[in-house]
Amino acid sequence: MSDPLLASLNPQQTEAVTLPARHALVLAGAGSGKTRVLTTRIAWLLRQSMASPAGILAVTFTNKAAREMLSRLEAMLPMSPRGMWIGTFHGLCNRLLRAHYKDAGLDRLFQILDAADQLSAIKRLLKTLNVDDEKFPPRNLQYFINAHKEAGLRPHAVEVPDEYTRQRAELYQEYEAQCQRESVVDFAELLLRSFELLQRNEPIRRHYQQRFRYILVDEFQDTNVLQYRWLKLLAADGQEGGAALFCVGDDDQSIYRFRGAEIGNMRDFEREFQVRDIIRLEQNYRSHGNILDAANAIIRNNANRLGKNLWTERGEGEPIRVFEAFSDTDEARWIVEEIQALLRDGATRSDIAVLYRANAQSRVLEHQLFSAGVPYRVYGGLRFFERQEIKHALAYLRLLANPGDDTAFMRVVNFPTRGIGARTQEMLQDAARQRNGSLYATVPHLSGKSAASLARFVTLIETMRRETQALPLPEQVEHVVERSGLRAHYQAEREGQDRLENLDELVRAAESFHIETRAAPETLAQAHALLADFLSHASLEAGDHQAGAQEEAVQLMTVHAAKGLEFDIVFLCGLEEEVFPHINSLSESVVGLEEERRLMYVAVTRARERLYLSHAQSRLLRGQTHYHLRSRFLDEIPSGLLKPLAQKSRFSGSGYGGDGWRGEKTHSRASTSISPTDTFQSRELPGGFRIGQNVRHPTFGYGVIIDAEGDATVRVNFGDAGVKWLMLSIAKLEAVMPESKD
DNA sequence: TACTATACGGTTTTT
DNA sequence: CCGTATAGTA
Repeated sequence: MSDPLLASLNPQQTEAVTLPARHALVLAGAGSGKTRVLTTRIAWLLRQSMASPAGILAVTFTNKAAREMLSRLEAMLPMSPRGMWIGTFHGLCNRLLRAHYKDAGLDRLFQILDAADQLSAIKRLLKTLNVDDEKFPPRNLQYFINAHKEAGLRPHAVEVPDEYTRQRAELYQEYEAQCQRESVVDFAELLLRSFELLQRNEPIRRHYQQRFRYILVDEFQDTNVLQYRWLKLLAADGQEGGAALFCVGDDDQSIYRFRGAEIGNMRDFEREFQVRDIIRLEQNYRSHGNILDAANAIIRNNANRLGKNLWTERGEGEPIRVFEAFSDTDEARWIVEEIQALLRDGATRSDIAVLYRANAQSRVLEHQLFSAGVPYRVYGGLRFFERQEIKHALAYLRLLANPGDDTAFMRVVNFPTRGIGARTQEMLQDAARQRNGSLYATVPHLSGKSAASLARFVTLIETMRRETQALPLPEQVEHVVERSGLRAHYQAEREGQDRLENLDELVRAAESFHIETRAAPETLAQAHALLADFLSHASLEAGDHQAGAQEEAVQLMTVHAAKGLEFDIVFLCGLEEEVFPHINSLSESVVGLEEERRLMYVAVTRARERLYLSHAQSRLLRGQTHYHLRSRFLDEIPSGLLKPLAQKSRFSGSGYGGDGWRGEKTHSRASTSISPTDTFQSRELPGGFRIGQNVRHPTFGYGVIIDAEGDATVRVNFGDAGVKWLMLSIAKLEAVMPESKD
C-alpha cells in the first residue's frame, strides 16, 4: 500500500509529513529536503481532508521560496493552490492590512517604503525638525526605529536609560507621525501594524484564528521576535482550538542575527507550545561524504546547538582541495585557471560558484574572470526595482495614487530638473510644516517666483492623473514615463541607454502583473487599487525582477546570498582570519564568532561534488596590504579530509615558469611574475623568511610575518597570542609551508 | 541652480 | 581603493 505522495520520502520525512494536527518542530539540515517536506505536508493535509485550502497559512522569508512552494504544490495537487495563504511575512501582512485598512488605521491606498525610501524619509524628517544629523545619524536612527518595531515596541514603550535614547525615541515618534500623515508604511511597520490589528481587534483575530487550522513556517530560525509573536497570535497561543504550528528550520543555518533573527525562537517555540514532535532530517541528498564530514566538524565547535549530524549515502567523494595563494590576485588567478581546466573537462559554467564573505572581494575575481574571458554573473548587485530610473518612475505613479506621499514628491519634484532647487524645496517644506499638510497640498497656498514652478509641477501631476485614470495599468506606466520627461531625459543622457531599456522593462513588468492578477478593473476605485497593488508588488519584490539574461555563467556571490542554493563545484575563497571570520564579528565575542561559523557551515554545504577552499598570504583591502593568518575554520576541518594543493602544480604548465614552491628562488620568481599592480612583497630575510610568510613559534604557535625591520627583526601576528617583534637570530621561528602544515 | 572638488567611511541583507 | 555626501564655486 505504497502511497504515491509519500513514495520517495525517507522515514523521518514521512513522519514529518504525516504528523497529526499537533505543533511540530522539524530540524532540517542543509540539503535534507525541507521544501519537499513542507509542500508534501500541505498536499497530505488536503488529501486526508484534514484541512481545506482556505485553512492553510504557509509563511516564508523570500518571494522566491514562496513561489517555489506554490509551483511545487501546483504540480502535486489536483486543485489550484490559490485559496491558500502562501507568501512572505511581509506579503501576508500587506494582504491583511489591505483587507482591513480601516481597522488598521490606514489609508486605502497606503504606500510601502522600502529601506532606501525609509532612509530618505528619516533624513527629511530631521531636516524639517531642524535636528542635527551629526548627532543623530539617519542610518543609526533607521536602525533604532526598525529594531524597536521588530521587538514590538512603539515609541512610548522604548526604554530610555539616558537623555540621548529619550531623544531618539522622540524622533521615532515623530517619524511615525510623519508616516501616518503621508499614508506610508515601512517594512517593519507592515508586521507591527498587522500584529497590533490582530491583537486589539477581537473579531478579526478570532476570524483568522478560526480560519487557519495549519500554519507552516519555513526557515523558522530566521524569524525575529515580532514575527514569532505574530505567529503565536494567529495560532491562538497554542490554546485548544488554535492552529497547529509546523515550523521547519535549522539552527545551524541561522545567519541573520545581525538583522534581528532570533534563534532562541526555536527553543521558545518548543517550550511554549509544548512541542512533543521534534523531527530531525539528517540525511543529506546533496553533498558527498567528505564535504558533509567537514561541515559537521566545523559546526561541532559551536555551543548551544539543538544538535544534528548530517550523513549521506552518496559515498565519500573527493577530498576537499585547499590552496594557499601569495596574494588575493594570485588567489583569483588560480581560481580562474582551475575553472578553465574544469570547463575544458566538461563542467558547466552555471554549476560552478565562487563564494566569498563580503561583496568587496568580488572585484579581484571579476577582474581575473573578465581578463580570461570566462562569462560570470555577480549576484547581489542593484536590483531591478531599486534602480534610480525605476524608482523615479514609481515615484510619479505613487504621486498619482497618493499625492500625500512626500517621499515620492521630493524624489521627482526636480527630476528631470525643473528649476526647483534646494531653496525652493526648503521653503515648501517649511510652509507644509506650518500648515501641517502635505507638500503637494501646500503648493497652491504659496506665492512668489518659485511658487510658479512648483505649481507647474503640481499641474503636471494633475494632468497625468487625468490622462491616465481611464487607461489600463501598463499604459498608465508608459504614459507616465513619457509625460514626466523621464524618457526624454535619459535619451539625452550619453549613458542613458540601459536606463531607457529598464523603463521599457518596467512597462512590461506592469503588463505581466496585469495579466497575472487577471485584474479587469471596472470602477475607478478598482483601478486605483490595482495601481496600489502594483506599487506594493514593486516594493515587496524588488529583487524579483533581476535585469539581465540568464546567461550560462560562473556564479559569484556572498555566502549569505548562496543560502538555499547548491552547486556541483564550489570555490570558497578568502579563508583568512579577519576576512572569514570577519573582523567585526570577532570583536563581538562568542556570539559573533558562532554566527561566522554557521556561515562557514552554510558555505561548505553548498557543494555537491567538489569543494575548493583557498586563502591568501597577503590581501589588498581598502588600498592597504594586509597579512592575515589562515582562517581558524580551515583548521577545524580534519586534515584527513583535505588535500593541500601545492603552488607547484599550478606553476608547472600554466605559463608562470618556476618549478616548485619550496625552493628559495621560486619565492622571488613566483612573486615577481605576479602583475605589477600586485603589492605582494617579496624581499627576502635571512633563513628564507618573507613578509606574509606563515611561521610557527614554540610558545606563541602559528603566526604570520607582517613586517620587518632591517634583516634582523620581524613583526609577527600570532592571532590570539598577539603581535610580537622577534629577533630572527634568537626566536626559534619555523617556516610553515602550505603543504606541510597540519 | 547646477556642477565640480574634497572628505568620509566603508560585513553580511530580505522584506 | 572607490563610491557617496556635502561644501564650495561658476
